[in-house]
Parts: sequence; structure tokens; C-alpha cells
Amino acid sequence: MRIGELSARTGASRRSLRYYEQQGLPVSARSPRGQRCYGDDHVQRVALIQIFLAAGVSSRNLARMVPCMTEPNMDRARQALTVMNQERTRLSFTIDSLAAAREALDHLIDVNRTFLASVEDDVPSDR
Amino acid sequence: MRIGELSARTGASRRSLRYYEQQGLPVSARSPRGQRCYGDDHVQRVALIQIFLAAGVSSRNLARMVPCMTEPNMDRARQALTVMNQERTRLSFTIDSLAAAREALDHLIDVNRTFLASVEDDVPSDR
DNA sequence: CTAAACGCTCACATCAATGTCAAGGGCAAG
DNA sequence: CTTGCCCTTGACATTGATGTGAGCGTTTAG
Repeated sequence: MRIGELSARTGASRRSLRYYEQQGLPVSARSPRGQRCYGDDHVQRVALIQIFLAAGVSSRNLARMVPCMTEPNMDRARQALTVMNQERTRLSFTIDSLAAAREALDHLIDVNRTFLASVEDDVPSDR
Repeated sequence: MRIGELSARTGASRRSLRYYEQQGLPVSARSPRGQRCYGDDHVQRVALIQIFLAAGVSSRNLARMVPCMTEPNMDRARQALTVMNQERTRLSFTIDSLAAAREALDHLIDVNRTFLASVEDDVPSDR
């Protein structure tokens, strides 16, 4: 399939797909007269890329991980493993931070709700 | 205290503190001849801002939440509550996404590790 | 064959938070 | 008063993923 279809199937814009490729993500298989040509397997690979990009993995690091997903290779595998572990640590840290933020938010929401309730009850309580 | 000290206490750069204020975050209390002047309570408020900014809350939305933390007010409280709930939803969604990404990553790590182990065992198994 | 629809590259724009630099004002100690 | 440090505003730079548009080739349907 060509880029338009892959874009439709993955939800990634054509622009993004070209960008991924430009960043070294092996999402391409250039063909006939310069047009990008993809197979069904690329759909899943792009999905994975989207997941990790959304998770804050830089395309730079992703480029060191993705090749490994497709074509195992001793040298790269070791490097990839290192990056993956780093990213895992970063991810865990981020998740914890977000959870903490959510707790703080819950507290604020609670305070706010209580405040609003007290104000609204003021009139009734005046009866 | 002035901006330098607040910066030192919170870890936020002077630039950031001015930026927060510019974005409508009530992190200021302009004084004598134009210099920003803060109280101890500002330290905690900035800390909260940092937490939420790091959690991906836009300064725009933060501006609708923060005033409420400091000075309860019916009108703003309702608006803030709406924003807070939206942000909470977004946060939860993000956390789930990151957790999913981490699982995907764990899988990749496992595959990679297995691959490496198999390759390394190849020589010993050849004996 | 022609037009529509799609693809290619290049380049500039965007957003958000922050860095950085410039030109100047405020204030304390010598 | 001067030196030094902190402050002010304003403007331009950066980073990363993506949008957008121009100018030009390709493929496909009529």
C-alpha cells in the first residue's frame, strides 16, 4: 500500500509517516518511482511507534529500539536493551509523577467541591 | 522575598516564574518600585504549579485552577471544578496510556533478552 | 489523452516552556 | 558616588512533532 492508505489505517498523518522515516524509524520500503510502499506489517509497526511517541519516547531513542523489533541483531540488540531499560525507568518515573499529580488534583477537587457545597447550603441553612 | 530567592527555593528559574505570572498564574504580588515580592506561601503554590505543569496541564488551564486554590470564589470555583475534572480525566487517560506503553516495552525487553540469551547460549550449546 | 487524486521534496509555521541576551533601573556597602 | 548584585521588560532562540503550502512528478479512472 502507499502512504495514504497507511495513514488512513493508522491515523498517523502522511506528514508524520514521512517524518518518522526521516528520523530513522524504518517505516518505509521505497519502491518503483520513488513512492513509499508498505506492507500490512507496517500498520502494526506504526501503531507501536505511535504508542511510544505518545509515551514521550523520543524518536531518537525509538530509532534505536524499533530496528530491533523487526530484525534481531546482536550488536543493536544490546544497545536497544540499554535504551529500553532507560526508557522503562523514565516511564515508571513519569507514571508515578502523574499519579502524584492526580492525587493532588483529587485533593483540590475535594476542597473545591466542599467549598461549593458549603456555599450552596448556606441559603438553605438560613431558613 | 524577591524573585531570586523564590527561584532558589522552588527550583523554578526566574524566567519561568515571570512566565507563570505572564500566563495569568497568580504567582506575584508586585511591590515598591516594580519588583516582584513574594511570601512564604508562594513557595508552596509554585510547587503545585510545577507539579501540574510537569503533568501536562497547560498553563492556560492551570490559570483557571490556581486562583481557586488561593481565594475561593463561587463563580470561578465552578469553572475551576469543570477544568479540574477534565484534567483529571485527561490525566487518568495519560496514565493508562503510559502503563500500556510500559507493558509493550516490557514485552519488547523480554523478547530482546530472550533473543540475546539464545544467541549467547548458541556457542555453549555447540560444545 | 486528460483530469483528478495521490505522492515527492523542501521549507517555513506552530505550540509551550524555557534559555539567553540586551539595555536599563533599584538598592546596599564601601 | 560608585561598584556590584539583583531586578525589570522585551525580543529572539530552542526543541519535537506536526501542519501547511508550493512546485512538480505519478498513477488511475473516464
